[in-house]
Amino acid sequence: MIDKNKRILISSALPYVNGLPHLGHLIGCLLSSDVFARFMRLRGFDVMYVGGVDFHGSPAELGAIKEGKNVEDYCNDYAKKHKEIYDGFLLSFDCFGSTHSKENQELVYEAFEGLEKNGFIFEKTLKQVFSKADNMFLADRYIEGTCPYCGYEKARGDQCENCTKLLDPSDLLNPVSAISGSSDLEITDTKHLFLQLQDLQPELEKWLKDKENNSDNNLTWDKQTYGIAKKWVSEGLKERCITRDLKWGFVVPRDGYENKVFYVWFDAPFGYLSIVKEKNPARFDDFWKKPDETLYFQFMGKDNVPFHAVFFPSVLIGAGDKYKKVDVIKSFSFLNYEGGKFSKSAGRGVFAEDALKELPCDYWRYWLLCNTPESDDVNFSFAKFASDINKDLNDILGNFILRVLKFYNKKYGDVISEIPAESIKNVFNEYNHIIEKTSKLIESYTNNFENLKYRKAMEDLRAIWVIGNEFIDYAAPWVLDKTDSIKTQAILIFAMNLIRIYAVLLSPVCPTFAKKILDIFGIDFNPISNKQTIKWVDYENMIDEMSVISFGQKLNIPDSMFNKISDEQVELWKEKFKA
RNA sequence: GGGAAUGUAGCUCAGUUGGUUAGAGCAGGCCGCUCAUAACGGUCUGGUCGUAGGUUCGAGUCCUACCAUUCCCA
Repeated sequence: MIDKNKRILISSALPYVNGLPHLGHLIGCLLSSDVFARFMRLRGFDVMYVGGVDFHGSPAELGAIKEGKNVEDYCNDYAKKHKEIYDGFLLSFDCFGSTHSKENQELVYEAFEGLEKNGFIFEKTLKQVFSKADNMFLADRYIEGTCPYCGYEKARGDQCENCTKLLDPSDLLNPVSAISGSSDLEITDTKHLFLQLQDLQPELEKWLKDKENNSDNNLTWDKQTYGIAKKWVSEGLKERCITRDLKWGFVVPRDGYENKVFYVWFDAPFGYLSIVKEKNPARFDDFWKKPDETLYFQFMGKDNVPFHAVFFPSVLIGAGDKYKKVDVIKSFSFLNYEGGKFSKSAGRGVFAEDALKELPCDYWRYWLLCNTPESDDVNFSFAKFASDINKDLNDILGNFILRVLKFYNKKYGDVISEIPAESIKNVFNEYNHIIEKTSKLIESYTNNFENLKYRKAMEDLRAIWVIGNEFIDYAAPWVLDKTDSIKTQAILIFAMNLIRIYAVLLSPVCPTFAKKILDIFGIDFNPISNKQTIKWVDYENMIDEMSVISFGQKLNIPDSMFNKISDEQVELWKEKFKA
């Protein structure tokens, strides 16, 4: 169990500014982190959930040129789109920003100075291709030409896509700029700064050691994440370039580097710190400067692990080790789309903005959480999506809620009538096993959630819902009603208390669905606010938890809970999103 | 080419430190129920655990090689 006194810092990997997310990105860092943040808030933790957008790097600069825009405007426009999508998916960031801020620049400069002072920075001259027509140095992959091995004419300067051979730009025959098509290229010497990662390796290894098998099991990294980190270390860290010949970014504060900026991998992770510093400066020190009082969880796709597990911690250590380093990295595999990959350019796949046009976000949130790619890549298919939504949400949960409430309403009206307290107590005794079973599963659900085992947690949740149907089938109020109306009511009140608990348990995953259920009982819950009006279920005190809904309670019974997805709809979607 | 991860029922996945007849959900068969969006509950069927070797009294679980998929690096 996580120490109740710790503050909880959570960050979701910062997506690249001109890459709008698809369903895989959503589950791979955004949703998974949001759900965890919501869960921890409900349990009473002091949570700081950070998100944002990564502005720097050459794709943004080139994208802006292509659209004839100023780079900063271009980034801000995209950032706005990101934010709209995240709001649409109800991501509950406490702080949201970008890597392009004065706060971030300060932190990056401070780290750079620290690294330099501690002797981890050195200069090296490289040969790089300069394009006069574009007036910029070109990254290897922005140079195209004929592959000297296979003759493919569109080979890139780093690799030939046709024969997969690795290339150096100077290998290419007839090289041209991929940006302007200009062949007026020249190879020039250019100086760059490098980080001596190898010198930081001993300290990094010391830090990494307890991540494989922490005495506190909650803090042990999963196999894949630790494996990736270990692989880098066991191969031996190498020097890594931290500067680039670009205009867009933080200018390197050093004589002779006026035309160079820091490499995006170097400045982007400082965004996690700077976004808090910018948006909520009063809490910056609490979360970032008191490592023993805070637990820090990072969420990301598996491709992002080396930066978070190896490079960034090394940078922090080398710069003087002044800030909180990550405790748990939760990394995710990828979501595939109907057997292939998501592809924006080919229009294949459901992108976040499209998803929201088709269904409210909680349907997507639910499915993605149930099918989180935790150990291996996972395939999204509309057929599976529809089947999971229909079975779990409609048939198991939604149906349970409606059969209880509609039956009560039909027989006894829409306000819970008072019955002898004795009858309630009797039902508690008779169905104590239902309470105990539910309590055990909630404990398991809570632990799995805390350990970030999402698939297992969702299995628990589903199993908890099944108990409700099991109970009502066995108790059969529609039969009992003919002989014992008082007991029937007691049973239905018991079931309504289960429903309330189900809503609380569902709320981190599907906030609007939880609200819809809690609205039945007039319980105040705001899916958007980070201020909690409800609490997590105390599974050790089930009698109280099962006594919340009681006499005099007005019931606002909806006609339906969730919508089913028809086979026809599945076919339409497959067509529309090129499955 | 090197490394990391994954490969378990038709589908989606669990399988803790190696130990009795390999688990769950979905799909399919059957029984029960009729309060509920024909929704629920129970039950059954279904796997030579990627392939080939090896260690062991005993391996899905450890070792070796190979194959396939994914990611990272070169």
